[in-house]
Amino acid sequence: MKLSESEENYIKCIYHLHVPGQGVSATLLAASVQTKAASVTEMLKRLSRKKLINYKPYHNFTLTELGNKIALEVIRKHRLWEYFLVEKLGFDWHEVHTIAEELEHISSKELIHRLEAFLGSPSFDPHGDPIPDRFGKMKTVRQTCLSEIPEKKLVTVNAITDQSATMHELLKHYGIHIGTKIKVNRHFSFDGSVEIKINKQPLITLSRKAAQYIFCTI
Amino acid sequence: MKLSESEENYIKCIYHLHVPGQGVSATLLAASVQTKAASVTEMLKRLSRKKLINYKPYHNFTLTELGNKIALEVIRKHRLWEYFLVEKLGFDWHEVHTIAEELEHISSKELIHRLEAFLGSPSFDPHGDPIPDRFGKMKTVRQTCLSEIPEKKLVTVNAITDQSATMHELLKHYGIHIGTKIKVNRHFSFDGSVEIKINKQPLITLSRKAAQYIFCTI
DNA sequence: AAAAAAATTTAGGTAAAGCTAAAAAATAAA
DNA sequence: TTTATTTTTTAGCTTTACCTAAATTTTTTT
Repeated sequence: MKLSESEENYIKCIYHLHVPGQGVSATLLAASVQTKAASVTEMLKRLSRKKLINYKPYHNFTLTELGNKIALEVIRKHRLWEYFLVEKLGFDWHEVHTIAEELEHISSKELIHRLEAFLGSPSFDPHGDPIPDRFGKMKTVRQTCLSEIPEKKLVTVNAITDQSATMHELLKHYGIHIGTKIKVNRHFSFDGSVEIKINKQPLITLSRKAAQYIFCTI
Repeated sequence: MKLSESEENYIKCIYHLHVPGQGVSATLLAASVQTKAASVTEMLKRLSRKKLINYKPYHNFTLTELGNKIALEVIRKHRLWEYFLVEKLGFDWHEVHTIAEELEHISSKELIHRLEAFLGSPSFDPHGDPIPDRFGKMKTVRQTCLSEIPEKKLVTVNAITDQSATMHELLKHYGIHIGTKIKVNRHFSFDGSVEIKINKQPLITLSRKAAQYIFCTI
């Protein structure tokens, strides 16, 4: 089935907004695709007609099996392109999202298949999000946010869930990126800050706010 | 100025169809963008309003300076992506055109700038067509088609102007591609066929039809 | 449980990009 | 130079994807 760019975007957003057991509300989706609720309603009817969502007027909705599959295909393309932009073209990871939003709609299956091979079939994108394989399967990594890692543990940064330029600035300053090995020295319960050590560098302290967005594997 | 994919396609086609002194006719353009003459008229009015073409109803039209600049930007993107698809992803050159038709509309300037650098700023795409640089400048190579190369001359294949799968099959069979060095041994005026030699391989004969599409530099 | 608030849908409208059929202008032929 | 043919434009319609404003339904509050 050939979908429009718009349809693909709605599907993708529904996937991201979905809360198990509750589905997705129209208002949330409207904000997410940057449009008005009335426009969402129209699109919902279309997506429903195409059997991509389960929809009953005035109620929350969910993706069908087919809708889910398509969402994963778009997300797969998005993340592979992000990986390409960072690893091959040298973009910073906070710059690539917007460009990947365009590239994710290029339709050729063969292209994405070859791109994946060219990149060495990565399992995670530069933000640490898992890249679905061609069957829609993703690696699930049990990752914990830095403020919840026990003291004295050595961990590896695996994902950073805030993509703002300001967060990027902070991480760059401390030399923290995907793959960085961090030893958690101490937690201060007063303000939730964490004292950490990277390699042989002097100890540094991260605020609770920053630590919350840094996910690691043990 | 942000143009739609459709507008960019029209501009690109006008560029390709343009004949110096005569401009472009609506019927030709309609065939080229795969639409009807009536739809072309509407688009011409829009492009004229945006100062991208010089248009007077019922007459042929031409690109303005600005229109020309935009055409070259689209062509630049198209050819750089084709180069990427062939050189990095390993596509055959006759498969890449359709995919590049989609990729050429990705808008990020930074992306295309980095892509160019990543590819090593190539001057010609896999079909041998010149790639405009970021100022719209293209290398002009005096190239001659194989059936017009004098006997005993050693030349280098520089462009192949037929992109069909059948032509591709033929060239693959003989091991002819961009960059191949060919020595023209003899022309047969009876049927226009050419006897050639590639490296130390045995002599082979190409039909006039094939030779016509193979362009070389001396 | 009725009233108020919030969420969702309907109704009616716009712009882009296409279509067919008919009218008008330009070009070619007699 | 008329007439015929071809080319181009206009008129009127369709679909996608948005919009605002008003009506409806659901949810929350009193």
